[in-house]
Amino acid sequence: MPKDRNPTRIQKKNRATILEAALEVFSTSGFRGATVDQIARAAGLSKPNLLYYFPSKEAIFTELLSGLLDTWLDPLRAIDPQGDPLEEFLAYVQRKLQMSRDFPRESRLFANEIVQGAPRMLETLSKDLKPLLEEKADLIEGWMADGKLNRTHPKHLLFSVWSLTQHYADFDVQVRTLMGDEDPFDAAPAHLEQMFRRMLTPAPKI
Amino acid sequence: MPKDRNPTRIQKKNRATILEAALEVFSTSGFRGATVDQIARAAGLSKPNLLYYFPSKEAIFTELLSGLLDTWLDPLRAIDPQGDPLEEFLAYVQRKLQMSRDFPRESRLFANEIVQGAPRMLETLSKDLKPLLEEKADLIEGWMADGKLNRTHPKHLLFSVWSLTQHYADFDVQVRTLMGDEDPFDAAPAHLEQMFRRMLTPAPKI
DNA sequence: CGTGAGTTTGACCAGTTGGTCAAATCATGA
DNA sequence: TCATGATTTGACCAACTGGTCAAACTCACG
Repeated sequence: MPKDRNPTRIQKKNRATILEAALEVFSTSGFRGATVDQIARAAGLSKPNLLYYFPSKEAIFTELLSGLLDTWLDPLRAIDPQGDPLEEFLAYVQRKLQMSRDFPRESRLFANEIVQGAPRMLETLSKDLKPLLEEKADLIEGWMADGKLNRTHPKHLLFSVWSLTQHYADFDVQVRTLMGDEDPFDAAPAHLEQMFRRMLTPAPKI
Repeated sequence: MPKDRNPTRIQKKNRATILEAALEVFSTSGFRGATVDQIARAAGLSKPNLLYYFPSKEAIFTELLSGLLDTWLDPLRAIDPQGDPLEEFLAYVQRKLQMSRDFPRESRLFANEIVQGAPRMLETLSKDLKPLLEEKADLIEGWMADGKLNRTHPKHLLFSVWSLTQHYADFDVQVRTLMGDEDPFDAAPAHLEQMFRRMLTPAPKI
């Protein structure tokens, strides 16, 4: 068992390789569906060798989750309270959509976990995600109070962004099956832009 | 192995019990995560007894899927080409949202399957869902051409309905964790109504 | 009743899975 | 170079899993 301090070159490389392989396997099979052997094979290591770098399957999984959550929430954190409300929000939507396009495995990893009741993430949800959501919901609430955005339920609004964007990653097979040749990500940005612009433009009711 | 024809009273009862138990277990654990023993226990039967009614775990799963798909698609089928376009569509959104509230396990069953690449559903997707989607997309397209609905990408529009509504079932734990005491389904109907009404009202661009 | 079909079960099996361990091999810096 | 710690592996294990089977039990009906 390698120590956490002073990781060797080999340790750094192999731990990274393992996490990459684990992302691939866990995101398509879920925690229970994935086997240590699959991950080891995907990483090009033997099973005992893999378990030399991580104490257990569970440990790989939780390290993956916590390691990726920060990146995953970056787009939301990046909403600037000083910017123009509507444009800030629309830019957030596009960033989030990009995440679905560029990191679909990460999205499916979380989706798998949460659909199954988030047994290994519940704490993270209330400790990390909840405060962030509330901060941004308050910000949006303020913008609405100032008449800069159309009045809506801020939390439901943010859920809407998540569901609409992550759908393209989580339900990728379905979306692609139904769209045939057309790449879903061709029209998705404009579609979501239109949707949220109409929803949020503070205007005489249409 | 009971014959399909002339099922006895006991057969009818037990097959139904098993499917109910299987829905419970599969929807929270996915196919691979669920064990036959879990399902048997949830159904109050012994494992060999359960396997007397269904030849295999796989058989239970596929029977569940195909049995539920029809119900699942009912709200979409019910869109009436003769009705008022906007109101028809908004009613569809609400029906779909009700499904998420009333049948969250069914939603998660499909979600689990599709997130993991739909290995047992791909054929169903292209054979059953695709034609239905195209029929309804064409209908919506027509309504837009007639100026009854604001112009958008019909397929992406339908994906939006699915993702927004199913999110409340599939990500139930997350949504409830983040909303605390407030029941998500209190504000969701109005939120989605507002969202799609703004999106689809054919009006001078706002 | 009694009898034959329908139902239930304990015991069992082979394959898989997460994880261990001692021994072998490799890398590195004194 | 060589000693020492880091890395790798084949063999192994106990628990679990999907599924089988013969024997026992129960039910409906003549």
